[in-house]
Amino acid sequence: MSHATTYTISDLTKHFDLTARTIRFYEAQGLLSPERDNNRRIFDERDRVRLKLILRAKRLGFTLSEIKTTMDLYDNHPNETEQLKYVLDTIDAHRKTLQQKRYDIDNTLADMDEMSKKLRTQLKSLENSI
Amino acid sequence: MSHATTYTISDLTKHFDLTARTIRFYEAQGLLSPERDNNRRIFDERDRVRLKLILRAKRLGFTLSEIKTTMDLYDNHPNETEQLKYVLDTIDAHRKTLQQKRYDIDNTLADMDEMSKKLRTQLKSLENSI
DNA sequence: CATTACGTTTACGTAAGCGTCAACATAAGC
DNA sequence: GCTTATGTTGACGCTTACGTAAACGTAATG
Repeated sequence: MSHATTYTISDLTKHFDLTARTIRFYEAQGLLSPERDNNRRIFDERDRVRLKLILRAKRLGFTLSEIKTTMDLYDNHPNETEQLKYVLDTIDAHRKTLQQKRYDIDNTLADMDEMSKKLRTQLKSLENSI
Repeated sequence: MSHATTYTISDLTKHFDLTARTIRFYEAQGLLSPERDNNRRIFDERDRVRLKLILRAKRLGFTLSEIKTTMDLYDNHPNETEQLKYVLDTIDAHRKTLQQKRYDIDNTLADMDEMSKKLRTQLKSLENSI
């Protein structure tokens, strides 16, 4: 009954539009740990989800080693009070980083809107003066 | 009447908390172009604003060369229809990138909230079982 | 059975973004 | 006039995240 969907390396390269080199590199960095079928990598659903999270975190500007640290933290949520508090603090720090980024994005979008407006006005007056 | 505020390189390093090496590197990449007072760099308000924008864009994950391209584009807003349209398209592409990032941030924050909740629940049950 | 297709490891190369000397010039303060 | 602070231009070093090529194994396909 173990309805286990698996993926080859090329399945994943197609699905996420990246190269096999990249996936192997992520494994070498300890971010993925696929099974082997006689030397060939076999990825499962968990690997796919991790890869998705890796790519999202990368888009947000985190380095691979930061991503690894965070994932290890999330994976090994331990049962000791001190450790739990540490994880919660780490999450909170990340949250603040992300909120700063959202703030930066909003400001940049506002700048771009202003620029757009100006340019569109210019464009109109150019088109009217034909 | 030219009430021109100027800054030395160390003024800026203090204000933005970066090293002089970094500022010189940005100049070498064409991102800044301060005046000289007998070989010494003199920055004005425009330089300061540009530096602020550079740092913001960097926090958002843009490379220096992308930042340069964008700034050059914004600086030289030309008076020809085709060029104006090109700039508007570029801005629109950037806008989409930023919106994707905001989407990523929101998803990550949601994941972190979920994780936080779980951990806080665990923490409580640990503290109650003392 | 020869040819693709897909996979593997090893290893060197590269661009970005500075850090870190070195070796020197200039300016200000005592 | 000497010291201290601040500035300058090289030039080499380092890390991250892969690209790229070599040299090879295995599997499927006509």
